[in-house]
Amino acid sequence: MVSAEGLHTARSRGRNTRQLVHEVLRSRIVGLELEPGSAVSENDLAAELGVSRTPVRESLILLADEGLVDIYPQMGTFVSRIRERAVASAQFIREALECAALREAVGKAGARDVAELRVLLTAQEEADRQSDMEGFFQLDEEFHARLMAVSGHASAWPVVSQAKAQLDRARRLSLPMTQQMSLLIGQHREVVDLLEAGDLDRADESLRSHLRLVFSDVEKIRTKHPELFSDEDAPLRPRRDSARRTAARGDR
Amino acid sequence: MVSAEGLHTARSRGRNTRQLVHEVLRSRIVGLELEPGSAVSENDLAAELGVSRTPVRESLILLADEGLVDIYPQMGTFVSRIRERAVASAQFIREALECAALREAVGKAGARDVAELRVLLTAQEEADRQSDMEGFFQLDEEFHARLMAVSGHASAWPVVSQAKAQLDRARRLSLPMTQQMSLLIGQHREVVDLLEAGDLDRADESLRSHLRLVFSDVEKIRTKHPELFSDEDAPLRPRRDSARRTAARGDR
DNA sequence: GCTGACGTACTTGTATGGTAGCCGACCGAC
DNA sequence: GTCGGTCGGCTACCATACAAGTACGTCAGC
Repeated sequence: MVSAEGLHTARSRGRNTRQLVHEVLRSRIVGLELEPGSAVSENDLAAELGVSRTPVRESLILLADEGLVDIYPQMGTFVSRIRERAVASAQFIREALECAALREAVGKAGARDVAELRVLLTAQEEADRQSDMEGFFQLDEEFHARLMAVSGHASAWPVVSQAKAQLDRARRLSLPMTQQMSLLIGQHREVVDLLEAGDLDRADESLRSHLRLVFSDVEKIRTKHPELFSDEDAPLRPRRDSARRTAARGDR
Repeated sequence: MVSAEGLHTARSRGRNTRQLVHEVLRSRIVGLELEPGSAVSENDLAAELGVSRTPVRESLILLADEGLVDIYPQMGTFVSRIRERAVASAQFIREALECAALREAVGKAGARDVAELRVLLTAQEEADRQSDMEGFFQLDEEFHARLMAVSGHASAWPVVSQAKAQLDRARRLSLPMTQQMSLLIGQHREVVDLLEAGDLDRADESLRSHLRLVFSDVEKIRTKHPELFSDEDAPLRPRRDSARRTAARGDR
């Protein structure tokens, strides 16, 4: 969590306000701190973060491009609900790119690459032991990114990362079943083992089923949290929350 | 080509100024009307298009996210030069996604799908006969998009399209060898034939080699137009064109 | 001729003002 | 009670003003 005053103090080297705001908002949305369907007003955010509307607005435009918010002109901007279509699309993109990269990585991977991946695995096990979900999420992200880097296609990772964002919001709800973590780590280890062994087809199949497991979790979540999902492709009338001002606002 | 006054007159239904400007600029960049390396000033564009800096600026931010322009704070914004790394990455993404989609399309494709694809093929042949390069480019885009749609992953097309933009700028220079067009169309036809026949592996291989041919063209172009390329990953000091005000300098 | 300081004209970044348009509550007519 | 018009308040959109910073031409000093 980033406080308002912390925006410009920590790690702002070379990054302008727009990029900082973008990172903060993206983190809040993917971390479900901002729930799907909730309104994100330019004015409110600007006031909260202590900046003007301009960088906030520009950040929201980028987030809209990523499909994380929906902008309705003259109505408002809302954190996008999770859409069946978008999740399926994200899964397809992720699977295609990560598996294609893995197939190229087999044979290219050196001892150093494998060693670095194994370091991440032990770190994940440590996070599991401590039930550190947030840490595991970060290590999971790093593992998959590193895996792609081995193939030499690190620059394609942002595309995967963007697709993954759609999936991660739902995963964030599914992982509390902590037993899952060790299962996922085991699958990670299997992929690394097969990569090291040079078994192309089985490595591919292993990673694919790993990713599909994650995908199937999302579907389970839908029945438990239907309010976070949207059936429509273009959800109209996001319903403005008219009771907001009377209840929440105490200042001014 | 879109004139300044035409911005808001034609087909502006439901699209705001930012989106219109974005489309215009993207078209100009991919169409090489704006050459790689050339400066795109927010002020100049705003004046030319008859709008304020705000929508222009927001468009440029989106284009920077797509990798089509590089923004150097307090220095200027420049149409990005074609980068080896970016082209390779784009090729990888395109190949992985289109081939994965095709593999899923085999078996799903109905007679109607095949028929629609064949309509596009005949249209491409007509464009070839008339040496209508611009028309062929558009039909090529539509063909590949339709091909992905058959698999049910039409919503993943924008990702491919974005990657393709990096390749298309170079292709635009390579295609003048008109003989290539009929070759490409032949490869398109082969893909459709194999898709209809349900031959998964050969269809995949056919599409892959088609995409690789396009990719190899880009490399040839590099030797002919080195000024459009950049060796660096992060090209510093794009050199402001100080003679801009006096006159257009004579080209080589 | 060469070097280095300096001013000017440009750039993008940020802040703020004004506008059109939509929603939802309110209120009168029936 | 139900329907329809109206009006206030909110929204994102666009325009504009100001600030911070860079590049380059100029020119003094050597």
